[in-house]
Amino acid sequence: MTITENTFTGEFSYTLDAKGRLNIPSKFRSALSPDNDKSFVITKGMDPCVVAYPLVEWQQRVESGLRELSATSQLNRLFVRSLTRFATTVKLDGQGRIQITQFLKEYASLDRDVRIIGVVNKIEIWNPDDLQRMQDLSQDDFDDLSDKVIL
Amino acid sequence: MTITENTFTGEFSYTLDAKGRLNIPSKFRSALSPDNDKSFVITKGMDPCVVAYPLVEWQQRVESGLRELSATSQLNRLFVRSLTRFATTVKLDGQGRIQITQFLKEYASLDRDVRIIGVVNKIEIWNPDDLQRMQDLSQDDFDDLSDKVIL
DNA sequence: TAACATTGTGGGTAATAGTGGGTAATTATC
DNA sequence: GATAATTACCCACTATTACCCACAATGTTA
Repeated sequence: MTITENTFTGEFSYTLDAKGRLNIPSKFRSALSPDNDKSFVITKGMDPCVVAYPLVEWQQRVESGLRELSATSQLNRLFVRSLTRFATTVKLDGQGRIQITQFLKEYASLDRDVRIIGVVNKIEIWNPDDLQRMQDLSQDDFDDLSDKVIL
Repeated sequence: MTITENTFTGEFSYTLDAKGRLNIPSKFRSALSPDNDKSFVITKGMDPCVVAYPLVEWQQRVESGLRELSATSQLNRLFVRSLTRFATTVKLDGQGRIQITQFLKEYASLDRDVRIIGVVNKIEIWNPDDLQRMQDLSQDDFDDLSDKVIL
């Protein structure tokens, strides 16, 4: 058990097997607090990757907000639909793996080799090539954001 | 078994058979809390789709809301009538399927192949082509709603 | 260093899910 | 009240999934 629960850091290489199963790094599994019932909600990320939220994180930050939106507004309906359509609750199997849905595999062009990275409160699952391409954030942008975030 | 009851997410492809029966995804069935007596209320959606509410969700949130609306204005009465006229309580059969009424099939132009999506507290049943045709949110609208809802 | 535990990966098998169809029961129609 | 149409219930088949066991590689402990 780690001190900081539901906080994920680090980058790991794993393989998506023939049955569509993906191992979650042991470090992430032990960081997942028990109230999550060993479950994540996986969905499409803003970037071309799969994002996995601890179940409770999703419920508290996303789902509860969506519940309050009135369905009489078409804009709201589109918004809710766009978030929930691609979200699936998945539970770790006995070996600590989750099942990636066909749609998300295609969306993030996940093949056999995948890169899993911890992004504080959530996990991202990438095709290694796409991740590489994405990492070329300019130094200026980086400095700019660093100023805002870190003291 | 998930710990989140009466919450539906994800998108699934199913077929409406010759008898008008439609399978409800196993994930949705197990998310349906027992007090619903394996029943949904299906009715016309605001969009060109069929909407299915868990029975108690319909009774507690929709029906009671409509009751308050119905008396005030003619517009409200029309609105209430349009929702309730076509509302039918349907119960899952032994294989977990529901029966779609002729009217709703025509309203949502449901043929053989249908797309079922979970929209938090209810389920939508779409003709795949219509669902595809639904326009996406603009990035601005999306960001706007994200700020309001999430966190 | 030997014994043991953990982790990532693969595969077999039993259970479940999705689909289709037959037949009895119910409802509607004349 | 008899017949036709519809619905509900049951059984069956196939593909997928969930669950279990296995094993090599690495890390840990005595």
